[in-house]
Amino acid sequence: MPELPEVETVRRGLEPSMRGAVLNEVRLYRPNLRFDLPQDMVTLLPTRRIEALRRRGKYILIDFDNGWTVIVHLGMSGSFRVGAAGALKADHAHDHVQWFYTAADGENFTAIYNDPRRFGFFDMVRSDAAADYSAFAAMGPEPFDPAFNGAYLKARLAASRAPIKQALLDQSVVAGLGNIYVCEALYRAGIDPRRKAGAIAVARYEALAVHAVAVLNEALDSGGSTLRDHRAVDGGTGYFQHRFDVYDREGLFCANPDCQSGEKGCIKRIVQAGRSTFFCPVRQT
DNA sequence: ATAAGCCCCTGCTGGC
DNA sequence: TGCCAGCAGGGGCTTA
Repeated sequence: MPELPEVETVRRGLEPSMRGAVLNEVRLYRPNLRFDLPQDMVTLLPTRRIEALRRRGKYILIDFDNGWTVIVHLGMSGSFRVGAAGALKADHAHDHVQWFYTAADGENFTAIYNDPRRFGFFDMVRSDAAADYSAFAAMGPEPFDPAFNGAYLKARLAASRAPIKQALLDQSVVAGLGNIYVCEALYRAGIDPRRKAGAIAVARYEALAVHAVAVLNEALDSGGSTLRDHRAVDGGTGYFQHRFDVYDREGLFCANPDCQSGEKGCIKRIVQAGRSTFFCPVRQT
């Protein structure tokens, strides 16, 4: 599923019951997802208190009071369900990991991780070494960080001959963007996704940074985008998929006033680096 | 160093 | 109706 808005929606869903909670039990229903599940979750986490839930890029970090941090990546199809410990059961297909915990107010909860494609994973690191975790060591700035701006993008991509679409999917350039929001941000900024990253002017990068932040914020306000698998922890869907300008809209008309006539819609689908790109060749140059 | 291709896995959709 | 190719919010690994 999950790009920054979807991952942050999940993090925000977990936080109210988990923050300050004491973990009672961890159950693993299979040995591995994309990678082996850390068996240490079963032995090292029960009786420990959850101090914080953080997000970095598309990763969720859960900090425990004994100096361990659980790192979760949702892959393409990962989701959590949270509910009362007595009522919510791990009985769906693809329920792989279950936590039982007592919230700060004394109520007993369970959280179940479900992932049909099993591209997600769990890992455990010492909290004080989390920044050195392989996925984070070279990760680019968060989009909401002031360090993410046009000057940064221009400098970071000055030597890149890759198309801007592909460059923005690189998590070492900027954290948290994925296929949907890159397409949407490039549309809003009016930049052709095929354009070489190193040849784009700083002013256009300024616009791109502003529009990327805006589209992410709007998606966040909508609970993310649900195409198939993305769910909030209460099972609710996101709504931003109804507000896509170009993503998954091949053959339709974009909002550009100059694009409202003709036999066929202006929005094209092409493949870049094996992934679909949706864009309007009229609006995006 | 950078970039492209392949792969992991299940489920759904569209075309025949 | 049924079958199957193609495609899906990601990213790590290998190869050029």
